[in-house]
Amino acid sequence: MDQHISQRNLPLLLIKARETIISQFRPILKHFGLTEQQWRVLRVLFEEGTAEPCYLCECCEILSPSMTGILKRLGEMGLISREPLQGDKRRVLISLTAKSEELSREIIPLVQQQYHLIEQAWGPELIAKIYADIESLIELSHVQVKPVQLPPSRSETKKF
Amino acid sequence: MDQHISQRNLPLLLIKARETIISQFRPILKHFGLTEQQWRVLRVLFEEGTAEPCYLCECCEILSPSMTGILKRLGEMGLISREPLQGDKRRVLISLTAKSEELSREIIPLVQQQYHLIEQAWGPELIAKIYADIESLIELSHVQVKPVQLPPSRSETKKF
DNA sequence: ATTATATTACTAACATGTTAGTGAATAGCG
DNA sequence: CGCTATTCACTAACATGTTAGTAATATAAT
Repeated sequence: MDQHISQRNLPLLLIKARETIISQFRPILKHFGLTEQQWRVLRVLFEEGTAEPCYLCECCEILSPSMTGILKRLGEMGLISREPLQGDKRRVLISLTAKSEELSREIIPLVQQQYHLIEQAWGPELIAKIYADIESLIELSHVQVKPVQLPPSRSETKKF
Repeated sequence: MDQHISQRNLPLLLIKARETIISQFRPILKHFGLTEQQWRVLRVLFEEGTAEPCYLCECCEILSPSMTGILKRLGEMGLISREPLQGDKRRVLISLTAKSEELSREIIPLVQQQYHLIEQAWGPELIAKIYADIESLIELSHVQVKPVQLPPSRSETKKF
């Protein structure tokens, strides 16, 4: 069942781990007609009250061009509102609407319950360990890693 | 720097962890003009020699419709070849070409070296722990989790 | 004040993710 | 043998990821 490939492939392993977890929550989001990314944005807005797009990008690990489309769609769904920020005409403030605030209040407890059900089934220890490890890893990412020496590119090689 | 949002968001945390790791390898793949997903496929083919699309999907955690496009592009780049499987006219066998086999032999050692550099910078212990924990998690995914009880959908509600 | 630089949200172009559904082929069963 | 359910690769439609680049504005340094 589990294809025991590639000696070491941490990024792939992390994708699989994520899929394992997120698949437990997908039915909830689907029930409310939201994508994962849309819910990530709404959740941050619910907690922060208001936020600028670039802040949402950092929090949600979504790149700016993707965020543009996500906010556009959320706007069309009536789930966010935007107001220009006085003092800096480049920037915008995003906030929830009454509709999406109510929606969030409905979804959040369901998500929390699903977390409990996961811990009931798989035990809270492993989940806690993974939390701790991953957070340590993300901390460490501030420490520079030396990049491997790359060979000359083929096009350059051809010149000689 | 690290926006301390959302009490618990394991899927998001796993995305960030993955981004932390993969960003160390992106320069290598970019150097050779490959995307992450293309390289995942090539790597499995290098190790297995030959594989069917559905097997590649499982190994690489890529859905079938995405795989269709990835294989199409890899084919156009001259990096894979396909031959029909006798005995079952639905299925196809994918394999590397001479070009992509040479390419893989060039990339693999660079990836290994980059892993060593990561462990030099961040210490091998945390990486090892994450490996072990994530693998345990993926094992556990065979254990069913009770899905949370969802409320009746709004459209149904409106009928009454 | 003026220039150079940086930042913000955005567009464009392409690759991939996601869900639903299709047609061809096969396997399982009566 | 014939019927049914399943499997496989694929298409379609839309959302998001990814990289490069843009226009407008703001900031810093001259």
